[in-house]
This record gives sequence, C-alpha cells and structure tokens, in this order.
Amino acid sequence: MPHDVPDDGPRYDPAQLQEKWQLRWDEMRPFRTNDPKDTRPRKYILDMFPYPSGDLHMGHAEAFALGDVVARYWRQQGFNVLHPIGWDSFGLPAENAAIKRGVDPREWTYANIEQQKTSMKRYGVSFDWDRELHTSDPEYYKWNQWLFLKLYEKGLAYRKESWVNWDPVDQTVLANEQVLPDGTSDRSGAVVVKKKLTQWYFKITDYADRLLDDLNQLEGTWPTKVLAMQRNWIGRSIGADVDFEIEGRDEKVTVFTTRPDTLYGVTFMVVAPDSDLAAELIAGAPEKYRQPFEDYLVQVQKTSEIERQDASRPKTGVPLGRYAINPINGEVIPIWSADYVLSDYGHGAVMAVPAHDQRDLDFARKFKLPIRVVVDTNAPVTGAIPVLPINPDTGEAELPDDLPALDPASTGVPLTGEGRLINSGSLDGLSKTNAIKKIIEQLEASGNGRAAKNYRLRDWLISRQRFWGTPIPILYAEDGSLIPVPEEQLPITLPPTEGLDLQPRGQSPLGAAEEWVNVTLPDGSTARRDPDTMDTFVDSSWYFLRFMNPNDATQAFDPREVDKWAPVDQYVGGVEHAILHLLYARFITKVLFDLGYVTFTEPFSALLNQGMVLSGGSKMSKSKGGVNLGDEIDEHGVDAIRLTMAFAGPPEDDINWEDVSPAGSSKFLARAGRLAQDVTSAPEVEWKSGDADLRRVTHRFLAEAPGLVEAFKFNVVVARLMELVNATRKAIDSGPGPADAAVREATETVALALSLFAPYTAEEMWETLGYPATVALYGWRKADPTLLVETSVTAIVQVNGKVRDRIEVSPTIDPAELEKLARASAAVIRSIGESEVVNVIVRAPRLVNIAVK
RNA sequence: GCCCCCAUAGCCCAAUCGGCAGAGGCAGACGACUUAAAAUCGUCCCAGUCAGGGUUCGAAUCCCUGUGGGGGCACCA
Repeated sequence: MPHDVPDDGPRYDPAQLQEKWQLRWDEMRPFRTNDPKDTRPRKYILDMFPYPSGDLHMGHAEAFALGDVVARYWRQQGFNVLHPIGWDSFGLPAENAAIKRGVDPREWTYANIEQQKTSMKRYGVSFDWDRELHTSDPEYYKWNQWLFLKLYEKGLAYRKESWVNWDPVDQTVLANEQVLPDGTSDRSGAVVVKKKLTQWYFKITDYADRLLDDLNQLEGTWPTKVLAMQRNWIGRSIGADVDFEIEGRDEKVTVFTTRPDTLYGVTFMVVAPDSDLAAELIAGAPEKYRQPFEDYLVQVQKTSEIERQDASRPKTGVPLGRYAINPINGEVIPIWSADYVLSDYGHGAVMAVPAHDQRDLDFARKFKLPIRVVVDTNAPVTGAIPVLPINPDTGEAELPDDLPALDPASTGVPLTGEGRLINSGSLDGLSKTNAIKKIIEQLEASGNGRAAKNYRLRDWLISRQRFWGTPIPILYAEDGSLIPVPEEQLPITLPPTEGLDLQPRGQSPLGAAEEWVNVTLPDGSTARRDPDTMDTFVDSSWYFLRFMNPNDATQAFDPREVDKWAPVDQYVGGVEHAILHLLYARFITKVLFDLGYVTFTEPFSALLNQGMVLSGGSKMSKSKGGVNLGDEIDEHGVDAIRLTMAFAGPPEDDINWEDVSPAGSSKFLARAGRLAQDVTSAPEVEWKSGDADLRRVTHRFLAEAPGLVEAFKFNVVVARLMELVNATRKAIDSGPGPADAAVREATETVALALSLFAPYTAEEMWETLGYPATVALYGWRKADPTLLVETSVTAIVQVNGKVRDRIEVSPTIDPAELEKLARASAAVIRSIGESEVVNVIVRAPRLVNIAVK
C-alpha cells in the first residue's frame, strides 16, 4: 500500500529495517558457538524444533519469539549461548501431502524446510545456523537406527503381537484419531475392527518408576501442570498380586488389585475376552460355553475403542464355565469374561468385589451375581472419616439413628470409602490401610500373593506401516530368525519412490520395494528387511544431543561436547508435547545414561510452555482460516509481532489475537526509535553529568529487568520499558533536553532491553546512537546502587487497616520516631476520636497501623 | 467420575513477604501542532479484586464452601 512520503523526517519502516539487518547478520553470523577458545560460561537454550508441514504460523511465531528472549537474555548476561535449530522432517503429513500431489515426500519436505528457513531468518531468531539438522537426512536417521540397535542389545526393543484398529475396506491400520465416534473409519466409512499384528515396542515400562520419581527433580523448573500430566500418564498403582487356583488347571491365575483388603468380598473373577488366558480357559470349558464365548469375542472385536472406553455403556460378558478358588477362604467362584477388563493391564484378569467397586457392581447386578459387603463404611475409623457428627457433651462421634442403609446391591453405589473390615475373618475390625498391610503379610506367608505395582503406562509401539520414516534395522532370515543389521552397515536408507505405491495398505510400502527389501547374506542365504519405519517420536527423543555435532559421521553425538553443554538449561515449546515427546526424551536419556553415553538422567532442566495463539476464541487452523503470520508481518513488521507476543500476557497464557494490538506495538517501537534519533550527545559523554531523576528511572529499570526476564515476566519487562521510554520522551521534550547525558544513557538502555524483543529496531537504534553492530553482543549494564537509594519514602498510616494519612519520611527512620509522627497526624487523631488504641503495628519505613476499639 | 489451573477497570493485563488496588497497553474523551487530515505530543476517564464465610492489626494475595471458565485423565482393577 503506497503512503505519502512524509516531509518531517524518516518514518518507522520495518520492512526496510528487516532487509538491511538480515543481510548484515547473515554476514556477521553473530550467534555461532563453535569457538573452542571461548571461556564464557555456557547455556543451552532450546526451542522445540518445528515440523515442516508448511510455512511458519502464529504458533511458531509465539514460541520462537519467547525462546529467543531467553537466548538473547543469557547472551547479554555474558553467557556463551547455544541456541540451535533443526527440522523434525519425517512423518505422516509429508507423506500424505506427497501422495496427494504424486510427488516424492523428500521434494515436498525439503521445499517446506527452505520456506520455513527463509521465514525464520526474516523473523530474526538468534540461532546458530551452523548446527542446523534435518531428521529425514540419512546422516541423522542413521543414528536412530544405531539407537534402535542399542535398545535391542539391552533387551529394551522387542516384538510382540498386539491388537490394532483395522479398516477392512482400505486394508490399513488406523490411528485411534482416525476412528470416528460411531466406530467407523473416517476414510472408507467401514466399521473398524481389531486385528492382531506383530509390532516393535520399546520397553519404556521398565523405566516407569524412574520416570515417575525423577519428576521430583524437576519440581519448580517445569510447569506443575506438565508434572501432573506426566504423573497421571504413568499412573502407578500400588496393591498386590493374588494367585487363585483354577479347578481343572495346574497353573494358578494371578490378578492385580489395589484393594487386597477386600479379598473376602470376592464373588467372581473376570478375564479379558481378548486375552490368551481367556482362550485357554474356554478351551478347557464344557462345550455349551464355547460358542457363546466365540460370539462374544467377535462382538468385542467389532467394538470401537471409543465406544469401549465409554464407562456408562452397559456391561457385557459371558460365563466361561470355569471356577477359581479364593486362596484366603477356599470359596469357589465362577469365572466370567467381560470387555471391561483390559488384556494389557495387570494380568488381564481381575478379582471382582462388587460391593466395593463400581464396575464389578454394575456387572454383578446385571448378571445377578452375589454381592458381599466386607468393609463397613459407616463405622467410625480413627482419623479417617470425620464426617460423623460429634456429640457436644461427650466429644465422641455419634452414629445417627437414621443412617441410611448402604446396601450396594439395592443402591447400585459401591462402598469405596474408608471403613472397618467385616465378614473378613482375622481382618475384622481393621481399617483399610491396616487390613491391606495384614492381608499382604498373610498372602506372602502362604505363598499365594505379594505386594505389587502396576502402571497405566504401556510400552511404546514404534512400528509404523509407512514410508516416510526411519527404516528399522532388522532382517528376517528364511527360517524366520531375526538378524540385527551390523552397525557398520548403517544407515539403511530409504529407496527411491519410483514405482512404489505409497497408499497405506496396512503394510509398509517398503515391503513392495523388492530390490530394497531382499538382501543376500554373506553365507549366500537370503533375508528380508523389516518393511516398517519408526515412529517419528524416536527422532525427536534425542535430537537435542545431535546439535552438539550435527555433521559427525562417526558417532551420534560427541560425549565430551554433550558434557559441556547438556542437559538443556531451558526448553521452550507447546504444552501439546507435555506427555509423549517429553516422556520419550526423558526415557531415552535414561537409557543413554545407563549405557554410559551421558552423565545426566533428565534432558531438560527447565521447561517453559507457551500458550496458544487463538483467533476468535478458537485455535487457528488452515481449514478455519484465522490469522496468517506472513500477512501480520507484512502489515506490522517482525518486531511488532515479536513484541506483541511478549507483551500479551504471561507466556503460558493463550493469546486471543483480537485482544492484543500489534499496531500498538508498532507505534511503541517507532516511539522508541525516535528517541535514538533525538539524542544529540556523543557516546563518550560522561554519565554522571546527566539528569539525576531520569538516571534513577534508568537504573531502577537496569536493576529490575533481569529478575523479571528470569521469572518469564516478559510482559512486565515490556511495560517497564514503556515507562522508561515515556520518561525519556518527557526528558527530551520538557526536561533537561536531548543533549543531556541521562537521555543518552536511558536511550541506550532502551536499545539494549529492546534487543531481546525487537532485534531490528534495537539494532537500528544502536547504530543511530553511534555504535557498531551488533547490539545483541553488548552486555547488560549493571545498575549503579547509589542511584537506587530512595531519598524519601511515603509511609502509610492506617487506622484499623484503613488508610488515613501518608507521610514522607526518611528510608532509615526509626520505628519509634515513625509511630510518633503517625500519632501526631491530624487525620489520624480525627479518625481515632474517642476510641481506645489497643495495638500499634509499625513496619518502618513503609507502614503504621493503629488498631482501635 | 478423578486430578490440575484460572477469575482484578469496557478489553488485554500489573500489584517481591499478607501492607497505598494500578505499572503498561488497547479502546474512549479532550487539548496542542496543522488551512485540514494523518502522524506526533500531552491531559483525562474507568474497577474495589466472581459470591459467601474464616484466619489476621491488616487479605486481590492464606484457608473453607459455592459459582463460572479452561485443561488433563478416564471400564487401569
């Protein structure tokens, strides 16, 4: 849009600044970190690397703006800051886009990377571009394969059969997200069924305890929300394993329970229909039970995951015609099969205690199974249930006469609270906690059970039947045996896509690449490569280590460099990765620690989750339209967008783009830039000669800003910076004038502070002020303590907590003196009136509170 | 159903330890400059902190209850 050329001096022109300084920075490359003689202390600041699905969007703009504030801040504080960038460039969206366009995923991906890189450079983020990496380069994914082999050697990578969602029309595996709520495929509309496939898993459950317990180390430096989500996800349950003998079977069946205290209340057992155990039990069952079970199993496998997880769905199940024996009392109980029991949690079987568990109760009521109460939750238990009324005379808890009958069989509500054990033999009278302790002792003594833990966390399924990922470095010999590819033969690179049909067919397209998949072994026999590729979360689980030496062809990472820089001092990224990526990276770090490759057990010492940028109250997406980053930058300039991101509010809060004002930011930046143009003194000017009032404002800012940045209160720093700009403007226009040393000092401080948020404007100001580039490498100035001393403070005088007077006093005033002054105040005397003074609180020099009656 | 977070001017947001409710911005009003407008500069306006209770000399801040909003997990035995 053409503007009239102003005749009153240069205007703020962000596009021109961006062009000018981007060229200069590209020449200078000021953020390189590879100087071995650099003696500055080190910091590793990392932004979660982007997925090149298109150009950068508003979400990237926020994340990278905030991460860059942190990186630039520590550089300014005298640190050698490693701030690298790379691309998480394998994955489904690229493959799908390539299929749609009929091109190689490589073409599409690397074109997007080029586009994002150009945008990122314009965005002025202070990256060390020499360390750029792409996970889809063979030079990178070679080391995914190396990592896989390391896990395989340690027994942490294994193959097993598991149930997956299967679209019978498209002949493909579906992600859970692709299954619609009605249980049909979002592509073909066919009813999704379960299919058993053999897949590779990483044994993350071996690390469950450490992943959970080490979260305590991150307390205070990671958002509490993320810590809570990770704990929740790992989901450790403490309880016991109990062994039940089965009539007509040699082997016992073990169940896991968190309520071993209710063992006397067990009235039946339930096994997961899709478990091996169910298959085995039904095989030995009387004939008449078999067909109903088979029918039920078919029905269960047709049930979609979403439907199955609906806890309000009526319970279903069939009896197996088999019986178990309760080890504590010898009771014979029937065994049922029902899909509310999961085959992959615990042992795939539960002891049902309908009186004290909602699911068991629902099932028992539906199928008319006995319900036996073994915990009296009406009974007062010492220190546990304070809900009973206290008799004021005796001070004792009282059972009301009209206490409602709590019979789960009739109410449908199980008794899950605290209580005293009943109908439980030697456990009678014990509290829940004590009963659990005692029953475990008894079970251990008799060899029928033991204390046990279980986790919600499942092993990490890493196989993907897709092309655009890291090939799994495993061969299958003719006899079916498994041969890990020797390390020196890595990388196994992806074949060309010519002649390959990338359409998902439930089997990896790589399986059809005959030349690629068939291998002749040294002994002349043949083998086939595993045609699957790895989950791309494998790529991102260790990429922060590859930045140490991204071009090293001899090792995944140099342990000495890792020792220098890692772990990451500050990780910045979206909360959408609160569980998966962060959990996987933590897991792989612990594995590498155990293998002796790294010396730390947590990869990210501190974590900042920025919020989302919303438009019209909802998340922006391509389909919904919303705000386009390129358009915003064209209209307001990079600096205004970056500043808006920092100023909008606390970084972890979402930003409603309609609530903030990039135009206001732009106006402020122009106002700041004008200060530099107005300064008439030379850089050599003597600070001490400057206006004392303005100097005090400047130095208070110098003292406050670092703490605010470190507390991530970027919005407050910007507000303080606006104050400083306003004070400087005033000093120029109606104070000591543009030649005053304090005006230069203040303006230089503005440029230094602005370099964190608006690098282009800051750089231009710095040059206008007579300094060589780049402002980003100048240090922060220390506040002069003599300028921070207040000459007088306003003391507040309250009567009964209400402000009645203010008095100017010396900051070092004696408390007794301050009280005397306060009591002498006319307003105070009037306020006290006839009342009696009962207490006087003096907090010299700020406050006096006189309590009267 | 379980767990976590939030609520301060019309709007976005500040308020180290419990101590003057307001730093900054947006929007709005007025003024200066201008032939006029834009830009710029300046001045002003605005809530008693979601509701109720408690602790305290004193509560936006701590505790309890409720309401409203957001998020996570969920047939995990």
